[in-house]
Amino acid sequence: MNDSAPAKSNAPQRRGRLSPDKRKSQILDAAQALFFAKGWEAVTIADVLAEVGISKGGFYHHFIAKEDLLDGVVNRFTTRALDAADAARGQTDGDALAQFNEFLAESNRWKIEQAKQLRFFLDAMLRPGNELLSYRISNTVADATRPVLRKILVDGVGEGTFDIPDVDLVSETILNLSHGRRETLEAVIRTAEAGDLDAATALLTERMSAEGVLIDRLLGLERGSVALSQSEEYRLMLRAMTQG
Amino acid sequence: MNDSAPAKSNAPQRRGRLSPDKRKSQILDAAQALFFAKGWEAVTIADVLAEVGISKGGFYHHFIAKEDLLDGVVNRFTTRALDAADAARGQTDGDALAQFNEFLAESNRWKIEQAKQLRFFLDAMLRPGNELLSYRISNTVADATRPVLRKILVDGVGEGTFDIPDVDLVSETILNLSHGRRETLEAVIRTAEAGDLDAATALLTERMSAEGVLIDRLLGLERGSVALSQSEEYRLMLRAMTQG
DNA sequence: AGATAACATACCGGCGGTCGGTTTGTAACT
DNA sequence: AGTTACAAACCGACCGCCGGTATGTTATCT
Repeated sequence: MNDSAPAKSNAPQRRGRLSPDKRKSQILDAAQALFFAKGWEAVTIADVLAEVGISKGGFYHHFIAKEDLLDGVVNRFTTRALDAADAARGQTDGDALAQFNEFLAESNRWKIEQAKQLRFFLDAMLRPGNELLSYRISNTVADATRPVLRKILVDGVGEGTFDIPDVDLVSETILNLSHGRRETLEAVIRTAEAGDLDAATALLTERMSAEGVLIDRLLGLERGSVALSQSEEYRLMLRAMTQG
Repeated sequence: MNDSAPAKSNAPQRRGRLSPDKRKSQILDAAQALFFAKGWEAVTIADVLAEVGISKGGFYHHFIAKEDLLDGVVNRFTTRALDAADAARGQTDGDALAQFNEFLAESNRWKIEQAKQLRFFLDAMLRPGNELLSYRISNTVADATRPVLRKILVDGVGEGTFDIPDVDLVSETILNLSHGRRETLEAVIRTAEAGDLDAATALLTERMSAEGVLIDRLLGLERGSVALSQSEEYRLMLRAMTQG
């Protein structure tokens, strides 16, 4: 009956069925790659569908909107940073300064491990039209890091190690340093990719040393207390970033 | 010939013709109001057209894309801040600290004048879905202010008034303080609107005092050198904001 | 008068999102 | 084991609308 309708005809193309977790992360993988390559606004759902080899219905079964993709990508990436921060939180031996320096070292270690991925991220964040992605990532990372940093500062004030006028304002300020760091990193990466690893290392070390001195003041410490001018670490990080 | 086509028929509705400047600012007025009310992404070109009472062709005669509206609104608003900053730059009498304090005072004076408009801006910037607008405004204002601030700091170092490890990093850090200030302002405005002007003033003064102390350290000054805890000024500003 | 700026209107391609239906895994029941 | 029942995974056609364009029309200026 009612075969006047354009024949239901061919069966839908089967492309395999996966568990929700697998599919979701598969979709996020594709979305992440596309966002980094083309920018958030320029990527369409159709692009993602084509990349994954899935249909629109399938996609919207797992995500309720395009925005979900952004959240998904951002959260998945920053969750690892959160874990690293939590790991650092565990080590409570030493005074607050030691803890703080350990915190910074852990942060750097994480960056070295993630160097290649981080490089893509930086590229993506500096790409015009990707301001929203950049904004979200910064905020998410800062939100994840803030409590850890804050606790260290509070401990330090309690010990008498630090002399801080306003703990919240100072943590915020330290976190905000990452904003400007991006510009430096851009130049550093370009230099490193041009082959001049020494110059790149010097540039990055200079920036981080300046941050260190600034933080020294914020925490009421003597100049040089905060260990943020680890040339060798940066060299390793840059080598890892530019290789591959 | 070729009158098989559906008769050109009725003449276009004339709705008045304006000079480009008038129309542009008229369109920007409408766009600004809509952006603040609904958020950048939620506002369509059609919304703006309806508000102004103009056609699509008219709109695209003055703006090449929707993005242009964002830039237009942001630039028009921040230009005034730039002008105020330039005015402050003109007064070169007194040492760098005096100049710096004058710079801050000028900034506050501008805020008082623009208080009502600023209030809408803050509302808009805190509105979810308006991250892009917020991001752009912050950047534009910072870009406009940076050179002025930087010059004062350089002068201060030259005079020996300031002791600054890295002028660029310190200016950046001072500029970055505005990010966190938004959250405070949100709370302050709510308190003020609840009728408790005293509490609101106290809250704002506390934040600004903390910023002042922090800047003292950044500039290598004695605590209290930077005049950022002007309760009376803040009270005036808040009164202006909540009135009307 | 004619050139040009300031519009208007119809239209387009494509996007995010929806919907009704179909397939497939799974587990309970016989 | 075989059958059945149900929900989850998935498909693809479709929709409304949005940003943007093409082309025609009127006002203004020289």
